[in-house]
Amino acid sequence: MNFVGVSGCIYMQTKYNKVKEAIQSKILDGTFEPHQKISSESELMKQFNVSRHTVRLAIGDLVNQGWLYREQGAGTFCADRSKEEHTGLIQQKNIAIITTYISDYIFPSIIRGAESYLSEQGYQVSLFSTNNNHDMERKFLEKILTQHFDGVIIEPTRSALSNPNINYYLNLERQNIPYLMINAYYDELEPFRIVIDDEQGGYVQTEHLIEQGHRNIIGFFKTDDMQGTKRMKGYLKAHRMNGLELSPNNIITYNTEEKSTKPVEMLEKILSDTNEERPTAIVCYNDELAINLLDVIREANLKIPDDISIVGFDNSFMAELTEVKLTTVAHPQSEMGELAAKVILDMIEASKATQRKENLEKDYIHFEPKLIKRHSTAENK
Amino acid sequence: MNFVGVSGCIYMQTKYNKVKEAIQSKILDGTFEPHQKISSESELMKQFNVSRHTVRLAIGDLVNQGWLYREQGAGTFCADRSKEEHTGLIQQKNIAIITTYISDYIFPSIIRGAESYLSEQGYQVSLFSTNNNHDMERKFLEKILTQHFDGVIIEPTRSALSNPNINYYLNLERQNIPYLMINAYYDELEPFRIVIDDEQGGYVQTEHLIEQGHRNIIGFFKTDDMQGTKRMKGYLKAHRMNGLELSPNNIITYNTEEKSTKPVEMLEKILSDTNEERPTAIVCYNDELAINLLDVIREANLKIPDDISIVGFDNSFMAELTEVKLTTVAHPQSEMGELAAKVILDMIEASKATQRKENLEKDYIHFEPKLIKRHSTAENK
DNA sequence: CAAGTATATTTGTACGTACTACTAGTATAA
DNA sequence: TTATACTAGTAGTACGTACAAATATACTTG
Repeated sequence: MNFVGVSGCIYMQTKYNKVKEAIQSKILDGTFEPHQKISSESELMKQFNVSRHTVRLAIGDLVNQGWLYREQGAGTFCADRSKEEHTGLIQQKNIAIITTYISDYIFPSIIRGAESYLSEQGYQVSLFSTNNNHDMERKFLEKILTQHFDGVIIEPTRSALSNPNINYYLNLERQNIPYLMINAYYDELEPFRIVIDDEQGGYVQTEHLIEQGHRNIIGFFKTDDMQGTKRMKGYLKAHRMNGLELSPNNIITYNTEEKSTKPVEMLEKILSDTNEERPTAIVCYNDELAINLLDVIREANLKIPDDISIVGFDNSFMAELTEVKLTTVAHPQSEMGELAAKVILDMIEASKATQRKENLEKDYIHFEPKLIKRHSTAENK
Repeated sequence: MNFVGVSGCIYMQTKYNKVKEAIQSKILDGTFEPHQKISSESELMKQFNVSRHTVRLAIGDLVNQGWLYREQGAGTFCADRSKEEHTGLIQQKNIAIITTYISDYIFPSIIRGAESYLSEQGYQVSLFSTNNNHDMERKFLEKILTQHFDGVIIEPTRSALSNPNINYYLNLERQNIPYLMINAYYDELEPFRIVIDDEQGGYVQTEHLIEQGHRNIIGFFKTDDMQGTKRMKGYLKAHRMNGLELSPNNIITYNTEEKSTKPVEMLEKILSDTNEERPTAIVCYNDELAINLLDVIREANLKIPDDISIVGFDNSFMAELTEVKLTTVAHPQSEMGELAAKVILDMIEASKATQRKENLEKDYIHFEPKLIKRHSTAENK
């Protein structure tokens, strides 16, 4: 029941398993390169504070699985797996899709776009969701590195924060496994990416409200991913370009953990505060948040859009479900998924042909954000 | 003294090597047959007059080379090498999930439930969506039969119609690949299944309205899948049990292709028809349809639930997005997905152990439908 | 400088002990 | 008859020791 390749086992409660996983991680993230000598048994004993027997158990397993080889008197060395085909069950045509979530919001649409195209092309699609958790992301990257995948489509986890798994991505490149990122990307990797111009998106949202005469506009932005920080940038830019002053109180940021509590509470506070002038418009990080805030506004007995205007982002199905259809910014969704699928297949072809994928003239595709006007925004009276 | 035999080593001066060769000889000459228990470690200690450590070294090697397998608490057994094509290979653990749709409605939740559990267990999840198309279903079944999958979770395509792919399912059984069906099933296969008691569900929907004094209740049912036909059955039963007459005009059936047009048109016609008495309540096949019909009712300037009550099915996220929160019937969604994942792993274990999966005492799991009262239904005045 | 030697380091084999986790069969109780 | 509890037996993990065999390096010597 234990292992699948690397770390597939959940409970690594045994000491030798911990040692084993630690060593294997170092192999996978590139700390140990092929033919490099790893720590000696006695060093490992000290490092992990275990007996030599335990260390030997761990190393023995890894040797048997082909990760290491030992030379008596010399040491233990990292094996060179790149040439061996022993993992290859000639299982061809596998694509992995890693997203933060699979069941929520616009992700199902993106995934469907990719899935339908890829399975048309005879590829098999494996899905992994990180729940916006870096540990999960690492686990899946390990899986992809150990098993055979032709390419990977990744939506980065917490893209605004520094990523602890950078080494795994570099290892993907070393193993010549093409990957591309959607929605956001880790800046330091400069990967091929398919994204929306989020800064422009935030600009468009805000500009639309300013055009309609709004001057007191609150912005809610999720700031642990790149989308949120860029959209906020656009929001600021729109104010600046129009020569509008902006109160710091009008920007509310939150992160994944707070998403269902903080924005709602903050808006309740703002709307109930009779001292301050009530804002006339709201820019939302996305439609999901906008829908949450709709309820708050309703409960404050304010009318949309007469009393207050609100703009979403992503044009998710939610935007049309509510009674007041939501003004929002278009997200290509399934179109983006399909494009990602096409591009990753191109990259696979290219990497087969030249062993290097440096023949893509640009390393990104930008979607231009477009405002979709519905009924949640109106002239400020 | 020395055998070239298998291990190729000429000088087997080490003790553990002697033990190893001795055991291996007994396997090769047939003394130990596949799945037969070999001597326990303590017996071997006595036989060869060596320590347990040495015995374990010998056995460990043989296990790694695929000659033996160990079961904690039971003993060490001779492996059956005849079936494994690749002796030393760690086979990946793959599960396929085939659903009609992946991005719509409640399917993402179901899939998430299964995906999160399976990847926790170190399985890799491959997704296939048929778009309710039998040809696609066949294509994916072919893929699963030709490549290596340990188990399959299937939501049947058009489960109310006779299925042209029955042979593929029978082939799964022949190849000893466990599968289970969710939401619905093909009756003729009598597969293991995890479903809602849809008939009871339709009954609960209708009964709730009858209790509130409604007598003129229209039912909309999608009749190309099993869920729809069963829910309709429950709707009829509720009328019969309450001694209510039922006009044939009050039942409206549709199929997948018509789902976004026919029900809407029919309801528009019914509501605009001034000759007939206007119905006071609607039973919907699912929430998706209910939401569609909400718009029709709004456009006819009727109030929910004052003028007309409406009941959905599935308790999807949609039910709480609209301004009038929808009364509906619970669907376990992610819970069902997780349960399906657990059961399929059990089935895989069982099929490995006994080569036949006939040890499941029942061949189905029923979820009891529960009504979730929100604000789209009210007393008939 | 080159060859040989001594030494330290590293992995390999082998022994021992102790306890844990699990299985299967048996005895017991309901 | 059917559960339940117990027990003996089995493999799993983990600590320890000792010495052997191979290797790498520093040192000595001709």
